[in-house]
Amino acid sequence: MEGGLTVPTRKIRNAEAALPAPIPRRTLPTDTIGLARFLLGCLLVRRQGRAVLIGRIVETEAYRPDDAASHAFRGQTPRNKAMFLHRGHAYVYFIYGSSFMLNVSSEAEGIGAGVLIRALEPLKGLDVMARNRGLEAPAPAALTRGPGRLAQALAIDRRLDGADLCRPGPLWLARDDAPPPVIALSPRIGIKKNAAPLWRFFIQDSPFVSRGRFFLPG
DNA sequence: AGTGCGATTGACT
DNA sequence: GTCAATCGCACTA
Repeated sequence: MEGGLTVPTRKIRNAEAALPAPIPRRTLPTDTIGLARFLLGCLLVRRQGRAVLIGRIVETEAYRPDDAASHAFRGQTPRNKAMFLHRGHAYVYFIYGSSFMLNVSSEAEGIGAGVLIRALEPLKGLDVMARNRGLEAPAPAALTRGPGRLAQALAIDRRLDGADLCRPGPLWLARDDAPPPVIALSPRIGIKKNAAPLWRFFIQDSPFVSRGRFFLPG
């Protein structure tokens, strides 16, 4: 890994060294709303075999403790147990008989809460993403717009449920060196219980968000 | 053991 | 804009 300069005859061709570093867990906000906002603009790095797929998070939703819309609302079950892990772990579930959803667990160990990743700006490995989605020559936004689509593009399924997103592995979070995004708010999408709070967060001007850019700055 | 229902998507009017 | 597909899971009994 280090010391490459002391071996001038060997080129650094280890792709691993060029990958964005995981975000240390201690630097993640400890509250769910804070994490949902913090994750906007961060990178999601997926290793699929030899391929590396990277997307920039442009849309999130917060599912707080004691939130009637949260899967954790009625306590821990086999399905939602990853929501109760320490912040920065993957909670992946299957819904509507067709789609996987990726969440980042939030809060302290034993507290059930998480942040749903709803859309990415695809940055790297778009060809593999297209293949994963079964599309020929898609517009980039078609790859990762919507929680089910982005999970399919990144080949995310229940095998990644519980994965630590703060360590190198099949999937992790990284920071992006870009100016802080302008964040907008709206109600969360597709829920009936506790639908009023503005707990969906998205990058104001991103064309990669899953739904219209209505609603308040914040 | 049976039932109801989704943190969606893709097809269609 | 509307709507059906589809199935794992939580809940009731």
